Amino acid sequence: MSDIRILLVDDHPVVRAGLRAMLADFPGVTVVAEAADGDAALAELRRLHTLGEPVDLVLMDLQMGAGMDGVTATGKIKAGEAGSPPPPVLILTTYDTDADILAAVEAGASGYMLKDAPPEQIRQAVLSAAAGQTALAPEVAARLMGRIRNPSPALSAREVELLELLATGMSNRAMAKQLFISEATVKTHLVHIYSKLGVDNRTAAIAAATQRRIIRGR
Amino acid sequence: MSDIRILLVDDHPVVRAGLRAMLADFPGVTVVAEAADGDAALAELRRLHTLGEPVDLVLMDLQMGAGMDGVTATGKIKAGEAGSPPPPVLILTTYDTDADILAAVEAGASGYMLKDAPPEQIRQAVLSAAAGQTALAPEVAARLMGRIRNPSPALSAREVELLELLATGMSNRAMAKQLFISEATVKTHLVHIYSKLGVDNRTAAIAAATQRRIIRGR
DNA sequence: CGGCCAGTCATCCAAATGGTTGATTCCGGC
DNA sequence: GCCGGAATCAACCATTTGGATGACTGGCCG
Repeated sequence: MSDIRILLVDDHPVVRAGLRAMLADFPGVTVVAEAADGDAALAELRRLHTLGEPVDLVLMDLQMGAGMDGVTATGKIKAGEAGSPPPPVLILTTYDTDADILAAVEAGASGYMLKDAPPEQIRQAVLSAAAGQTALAPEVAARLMGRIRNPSPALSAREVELLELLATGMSNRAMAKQLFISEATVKTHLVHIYSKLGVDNRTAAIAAATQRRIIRGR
Repeated sequence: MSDIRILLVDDHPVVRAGLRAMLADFPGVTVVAEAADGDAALAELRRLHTLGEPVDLVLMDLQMGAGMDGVTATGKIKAGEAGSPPPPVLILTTYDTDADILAAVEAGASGYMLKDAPPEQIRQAVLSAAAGQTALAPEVAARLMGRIRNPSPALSAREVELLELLATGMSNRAMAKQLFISEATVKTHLVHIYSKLGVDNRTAAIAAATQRRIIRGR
C-alpha cells in the first residue's frame, strides 16, 4: 500500500517547514506539494490531478496573510473545483473560535486540529482524515459540544449591520441617519444585541462580536 | 570558530520543528535546547549556564498559550536572572502591532522578526542578533520609521495600556480598579487619547487604534 | 535651577448611552 | 387565520461618558 500523499497549505514558511519535518517522521505519509495560500493550493491540486497524481489529503491553515483564505479554499476544493473526487481537507490552525470552526465544518472540512497539539495527536488526525473519517481536536470537540448544549442566540441581519457601524465608532444618532431609522430604533437594536451577546455596553459588544468573528477584526 | 548556540522558545511543537529544520540548513548555528514557555526557557538557560554551556541567542515567541509570556521572559533574561551576561533575545512572532513591538523593545529584545518572513531574512536576523546587533524585520522597521517621521502624536505607554483595557469593553470604573487609579484619572487619559487619535468617543478610539495597529484587533 | 510633560485627582455640567415598558406593522409558518 | 419574531418608534429615567478647568507631583532636559 502506498503512502498518503499530502498537500500543505500555510502562508508561513516556518510552519510549512515544521509540518514537513514532523510528517517526515511519520511512516506512511509523504508531502507531495506545498502552497502559501488558497489560490496556490487550488492550482497545485489541479496540476497534480491532471498529472494523474492526485493528493490524498490537504492540510490547510485558515488564516493566510494574503490571497484566498482557508475556508474559501476548502469550500472550492470540496465543490470539486480542483478535480474530483475532492480530497479530504484537515484544518490545522491556531485559533479555535466558534465561528472559525463552524465555518470550516460548513465548508466541508474533515477535521479541525490546533497547531499547539502534540505531534502524536496530529499524526492520528492525519491518518483518520486520510481514511475518510472525522478528526477533531479534543478542545474543538469540547467547544462544539458546549455550543450544542447551549446555543448562543443568532443575531439578525439588521443587528449585524448595526454592529458593523458600531465598530467604526459611530454614535447612535449617526447610525440612525445612516440606516434611515430613528435613534429609538437604534437603541432597541443595541439592547437586543447586548442581551444576545451577554454584554452591557457597546465596546464590550464589539469585543465579543469580534472575538466570535461575527464582525471583522482589524 | 564554533557554532552559534540557540535556545528556541515557542509553545507550538510544529513551529519549533519548523525552526529547527530551518536553522539546521544554516551553517554556523546549532539549536541546543527548546522550551514551550517562559518558565521553561529560564530553567533551560540556568541549566545550560551551570553546565558551562551558555547559549548565544534566544529565539523567542511572544504569545504562549500557558505559562510565562515572551515579554516577561525577555525582561527576566535581560535582568540576568538566568545567568550573566544575558544572551541576546530575538523576538520571532506573528504579530506586529505597535504595542507588541514597544513592549518587546522595552524588555530588552535585540530584534523583532515576523514568522512569515522568508528563511533568508530569518537567517540574517539570527546572525545579526547573535553578533550583538539589532535586527528588525523590514515591516517592523518601516513601522517604527513611519512612527518617527509621522507627526501623529504618540500615545504614552500608560495611554496604550488603557486603550487595551478599553478594547475589551471595560467601563471607566472597571479600568480604574484594574489600574489602581481613580475614575477621574481614567477620564483624563481618555480625553487625551481621543484628542491624539482625533476621535470623540471610545468606540471610535478603538477603531482608530486598531486600524493604526496601536492595539491588536481580536 | 526652571520649565515642561506625564500622571495623578477633583468638581461641575451637558450629552450620550443603557434599561424598561409599551405599541404598531409586516412577514412567515403552523 | 392566528402566533411569534423582526423591525420600527415613543417616552421615561438612571447611569455613564465626554468636555472643561484647575491643581499637585515627580522626572527629564537644557
